[in-house]
Amino acid sequence: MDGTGGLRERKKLRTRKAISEAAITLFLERGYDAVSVADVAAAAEVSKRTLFAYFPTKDDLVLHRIADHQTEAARVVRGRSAGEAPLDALHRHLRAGLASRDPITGLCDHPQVVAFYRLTQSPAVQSAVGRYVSAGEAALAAALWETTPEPGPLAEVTARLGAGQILLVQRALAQANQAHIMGGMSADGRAPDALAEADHAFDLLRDGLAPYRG
Amino acid sequence: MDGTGGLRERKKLRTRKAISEAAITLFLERGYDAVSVADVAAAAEVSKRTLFAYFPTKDDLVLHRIADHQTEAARVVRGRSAGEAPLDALHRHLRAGLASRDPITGLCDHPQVVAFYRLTQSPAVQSAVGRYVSAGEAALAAALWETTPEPGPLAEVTARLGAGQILLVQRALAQANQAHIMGGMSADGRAPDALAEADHAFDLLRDGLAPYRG
DNA sequence: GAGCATAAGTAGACTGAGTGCAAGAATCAA
DNA sequence: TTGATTCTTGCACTCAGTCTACTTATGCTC
Repeated sequence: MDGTGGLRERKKLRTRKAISEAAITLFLERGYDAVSVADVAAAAEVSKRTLFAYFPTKDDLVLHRIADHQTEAARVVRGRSAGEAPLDALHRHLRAGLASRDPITGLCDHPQVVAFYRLTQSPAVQSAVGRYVSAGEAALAAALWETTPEPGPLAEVTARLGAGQILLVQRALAQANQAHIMGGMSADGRAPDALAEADHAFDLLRDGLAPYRG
Repeated sequence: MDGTGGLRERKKLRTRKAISEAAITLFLERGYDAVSVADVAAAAEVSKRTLFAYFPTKDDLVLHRIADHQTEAARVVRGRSAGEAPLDALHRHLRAGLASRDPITGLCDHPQVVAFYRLTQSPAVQSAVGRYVSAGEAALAAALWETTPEPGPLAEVTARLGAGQILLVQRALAQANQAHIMGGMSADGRAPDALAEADHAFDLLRDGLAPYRG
């Protein structure tokens, strides 16, 4: 059974998809703040109450689309080839994402993706990103923790700090790319700088904030 | 004139203080979520509309109390003695804060402060912290930018990444201290670990994430 | 100190997110 | 078919935050 089980399951899937698509369509059309959840519910032909049974908050109507990426870094660390350092695996993964213009890297200029970038700039959505971030941090911290060679008393702190720093860097790089793309630059035009910044950022993670070290 | 100008000014100050104190009192008494802004307004003997003229959101009733710390890191960097590296100045400042049990470090066990720590754990407040954080990041990034010796094309990215990492670390350390204090540990009991973790964290900032570097 | 511009405060209705409840409709297992 | 379970709905409710129009207090000027 791959989940294509009963009719009930299929209906739920369909309802969820209908709500999600109605939401994105309306948000892209009119802007996040100009659309109420009642509008979304109406467009999806569902009651407001049902909408909230599928998505806990209005923000989630947008954010569930990138929810998969929450644990991506943790998966990369766990799935790295033997002998590869966590930072190298993440660096390689990011370079691959940039090369393939993965939307999550901020380096994708497909109109629909750019419109979605614009959506996520809304303050209301941004503040909800925090929740997703901290869940992702915990996951990556756990993955890093497993890799620790010598579990001294500071290993746990190291894992949590490292996870935070790594995800912070990834977010900052993506943010910068998004800003340039939204400013009208093409992905190909932005790519060289994006790559240079990514490499530089991982140098900083590996070797520390040399410029401020004195 | 140091601001003690007209009657109007003084009244505004008094009103602001009355609202703030009513809010904190009620929040500590019953918990953030169990108190409505209408309750706060009533306790401060002010209309709800007036309350929102002084504090833009409910979160701000809590967060304005730590708003001064927003630009603290930037000030430390700018005010450091000549020849001192930014990271060293921040490290020294943090150690001083820990030694003096500055509440912002999370290493303060005065009952009122602990109660305030507990307040800020509320998800609603936490998500609002994000706004404060990004303002602080921008300020620190600007301060770091000024110190950059050689302004290459990557200097700006470096400043923003560095600012993010530094503040992330400070938040994470404070969070850990708060958690232990709220768990019943005394500040003195926690202090040695807090100091060790702070030193370790700055080592990571200076020299990179050695354990994950391979 | 009278008069007027301006700023502060108020009441109350309104929008929009999110919840609680109780009843109705569909699905599933037997 | 029946009965239990689960999904959905409508409606009323709370609470944050805004809008409007009105009243009151302050400060400035003559």
